Amino acid sequence: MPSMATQNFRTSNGNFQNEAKFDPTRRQKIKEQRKSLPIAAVEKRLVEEVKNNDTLIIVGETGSGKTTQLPQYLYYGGFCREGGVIGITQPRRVAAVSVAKRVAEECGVAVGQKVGYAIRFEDVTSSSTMIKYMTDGLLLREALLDPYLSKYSVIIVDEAHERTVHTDVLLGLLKSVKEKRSKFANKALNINNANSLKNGLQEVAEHDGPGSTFLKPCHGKRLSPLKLIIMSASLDARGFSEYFGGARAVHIQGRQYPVDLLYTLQPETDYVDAALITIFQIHLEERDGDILVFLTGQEEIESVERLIHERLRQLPEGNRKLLTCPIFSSLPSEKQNKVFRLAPPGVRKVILATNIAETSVTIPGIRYVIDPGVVKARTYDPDTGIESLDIVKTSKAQALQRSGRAGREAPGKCYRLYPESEFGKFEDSTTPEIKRCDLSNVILVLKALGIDDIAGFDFIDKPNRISIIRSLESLFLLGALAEDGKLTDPIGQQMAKLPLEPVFSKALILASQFNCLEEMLIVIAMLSVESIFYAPREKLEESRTALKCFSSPEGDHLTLINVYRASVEFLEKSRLTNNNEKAEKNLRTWCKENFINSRSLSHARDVHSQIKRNVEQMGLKITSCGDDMLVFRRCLAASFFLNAALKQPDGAYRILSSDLTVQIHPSSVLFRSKPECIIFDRLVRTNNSYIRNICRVDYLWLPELAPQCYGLSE
DNA sequence: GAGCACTGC
Repeated sequence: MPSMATQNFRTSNGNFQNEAKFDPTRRQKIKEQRKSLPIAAVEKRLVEEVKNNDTLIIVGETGSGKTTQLPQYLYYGGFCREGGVIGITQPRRVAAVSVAKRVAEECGVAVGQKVGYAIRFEDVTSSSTMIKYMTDGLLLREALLDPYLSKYSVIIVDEAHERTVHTDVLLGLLKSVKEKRSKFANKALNINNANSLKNGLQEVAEHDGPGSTFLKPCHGKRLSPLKLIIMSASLDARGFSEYFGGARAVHIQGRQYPVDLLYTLQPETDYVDAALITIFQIHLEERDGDILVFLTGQEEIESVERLIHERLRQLPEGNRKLLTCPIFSSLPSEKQNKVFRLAPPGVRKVILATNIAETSVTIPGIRYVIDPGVVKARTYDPDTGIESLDIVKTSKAQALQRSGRAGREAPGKCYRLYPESEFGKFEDSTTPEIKRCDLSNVILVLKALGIDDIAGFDFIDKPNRISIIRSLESLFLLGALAEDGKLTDPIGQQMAKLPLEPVFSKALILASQFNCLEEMLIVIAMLSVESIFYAPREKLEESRTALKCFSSPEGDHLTLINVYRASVEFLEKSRLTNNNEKAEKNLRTWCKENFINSRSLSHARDVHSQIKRNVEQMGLKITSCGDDMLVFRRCLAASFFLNAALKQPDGAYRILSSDLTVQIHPSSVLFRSKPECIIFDRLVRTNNSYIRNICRVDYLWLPELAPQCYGLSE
């Protein structure tokens, strides 16, 4: 899929003249570093293993160098000789980008040449790219356009142990693609006539019978067998090996400094208090080195921060050199960056983090880790479809990951705030995400790939049956699936093409008929990103006043449109007198003044331009309803009818489709006015069942606009 | 009158 960022890259970096410049000493240093990696000792053997096995499981410990080195070994081992690309998937964008940059440097080329990366909004590859890092979700999207993934000779699925939904779906898909491609290659070998090559593929498809012919023929393309490598950090390679028919598994040693594990003698009743005591014990008794504390959420982090400051005031002057650095995902980036800055000499940093510090960010200088053994996790009840956030025990794998954070630069210590016997009771690893999320999107993608029997699909872990049925039902009600379970044309096909939740995609398609697609593009972009508003506790009143300037009595959707439009207007005005960079900087200041998270807003602008391009390619008409917000609200009702709710006498709301009783979240602009009938975006259970992003609608619209759900039966 | 861990297209 072409993206805006590709163009940016090519225009700014047109002739690849920014080739990495090396001084000889740096080149020498990189060479030595590469040689000293544990994986370097087994380079030849690994290349042989890949040659001899079509599927290989590699268990590589932290610091083994597998992610950066293996693709290079395979490149020099001849796996790109026939023009095939080596693709490496990562669960996270940052990892794909940073690893690609590192490997390009090691190869002495600019990123985008021989070594490149592709993530959503950013494609830094070219026709000469042979080693391509990407997110697993992006490769899934590529499969929709090229079901055989024919440009790849090798695909490496990295961090497979994390078992994200994308990884799991990809594994199932790759297993099937690999089988088809080797069958095709075998057939092709037996056919001397080049003209028959095309037919060879058809035969494979026919031979497999209708149930498994999900791969559409790709005419005229040469297909070679696909080499598949699954890389995992987990101790348990058996699951992957069994799934791939007893595939060979090899182990590569890591390089980590030793980490001392310390357990409490008794279970702690209050882990926050225990963490505080441990922080001060380390601070006063242990040699220098920063402390990383894993906590469950923003509120907990902020309260621990306050408590540390209180206790510090009681210490003698000389012992107060402790600097707190909070980090969690919704914290604005400029505040996040504080954890990466070096503390003044003699000052110890204590980093208070959510599990963002487990994998997503690596903080230098950590020597002590405090792990209370709990995490806030999303759970999903397939019977009700309710998502909730609960504090649960970590898994063994997670505890291991956390303690490893202490031994990256030097020997370290990890304080586990629970007894050793408790560790034995933890689950080995976290439940795969596919077993605890809504499946609508997964089903839509699989259907678009031609896989109709979802329950029969060869998942490494089968999702819950009720969950599948639930999602099939909602896709049917949205008009994406016909009664026979097949994707509808054009609605289902179009929905599958959009990188959005199915309901959002449906809203865009309907909006083009309601003549309010311009407004809907904005709303869907704003609903697709993390919270737009940022209200720090100490400035709660100010932030409320700021929000009032944008708020609409009709609800949160129209409020979001107001914010988006105000920001665009501000940016355009600023561009008249400033260059682009300065204008963007001014916008960030504007965001701060208005208590808007500028990272979320800029993300929303990216989503907006991507989905705008998508709907244009589909030939949908982008028109505006102007000031006629009635049309727009009717369109919302027609799309979000499954999330319609009626006010109850006590001020609570009853969801019509499920009979659940819920509350309007206090952050909604409709929290006070409480209209009779509303639609909402999402329902999350915390202390209460709260609905968020709410819009006022008319009760009578429902049977009119969603008869499939609210029609009167005769 | 309440707080939302983290990813991804």
